Amino acid sequence: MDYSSSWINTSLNLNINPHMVHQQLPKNVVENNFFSLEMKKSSPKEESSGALVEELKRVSAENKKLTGMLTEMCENYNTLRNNLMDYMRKNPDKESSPSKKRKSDEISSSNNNLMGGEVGGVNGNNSESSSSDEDQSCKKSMELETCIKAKVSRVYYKQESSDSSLIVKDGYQWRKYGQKVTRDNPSPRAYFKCSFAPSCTVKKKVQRSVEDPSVVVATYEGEHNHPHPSQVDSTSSATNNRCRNPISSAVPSSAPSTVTIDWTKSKCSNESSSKKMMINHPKMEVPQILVEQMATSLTKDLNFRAALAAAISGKMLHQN
DNA sequence: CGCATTTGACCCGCGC
DNA sequence: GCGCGGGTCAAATGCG
Repeated sequence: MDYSSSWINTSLNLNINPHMVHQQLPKNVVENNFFSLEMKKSSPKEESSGALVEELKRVSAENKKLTGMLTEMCENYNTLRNNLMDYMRKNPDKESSPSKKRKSDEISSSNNNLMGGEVGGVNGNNSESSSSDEDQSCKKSMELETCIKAKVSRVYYKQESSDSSLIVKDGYQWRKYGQKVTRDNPSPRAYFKCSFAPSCTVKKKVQRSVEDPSVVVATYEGEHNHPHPSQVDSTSSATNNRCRNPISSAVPSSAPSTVTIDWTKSKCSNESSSKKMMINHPKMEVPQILVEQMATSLTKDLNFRAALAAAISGKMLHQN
């Protein structure tokens, strides 16, 4: 996921409480409002079944709306990105000598606005200090770069300690190109490159946490210059993804108010989304017990909750 | 047979 | 200048 794309959350008209089902609840307590669904299912059946179905329909509609908004955000991001590329093409940076491979890589990645710096380093500092004699256009492009650059982010995945693999299924296609044992961590660090698009230079480092071996730390460098594979081929990616639980994520300090929408969250709720599709089916005749199971599955899905909470907080931030 | 992964070698930056 | 350590390359290997 392009983390920066979540900034472009323009107008998410989430109608969290369109019906009168939960009107007794304060309007600002959206999470409680939403999660009261779980409480609902314990109410008398004759009363709650219809409300539950309505509620599920509403939740499904909201989820669809969220999905649409995410897609729109990604499209906006790609449009912005293309604009930036055009701009930078019209104001090309000075060509550097390709004598040293890694240096040229760094420079090109900086120009391409795809790569972040080294882990822990806030890139852009070097360019700022060295760009004092550059012309105005270069400065402008640099500023634009620093505005949208996705730098480095870390995602922590909870993983079975017995699972020794360093494979984190986040929806993207990665090709492993190296593995190293680092000094500060006995567990090996795996290096991955994004293989979905040839031009995508996003890299990922995966290593188990020293403190908690059941936690896998994935460090992403750069920004994908292509849409999420699930948007290109949602059916195949849905079957390919193992469900891992990202327990927290950190975004660069340069983007403190970013709402990180992790695609793994949506991927992990495949099961519940398929159920929602069933509910939305026009010829729906779902047994009561199944409805309740669906409701439970939906509301107990932490990933779904997290994604929804992220969208809501994004909306709130936008309103503020 | 083609593709992905593994793994040892090499490169390069950085600290001393 | 040298050694260390992280990162990358590319041949070998495995797998479907």
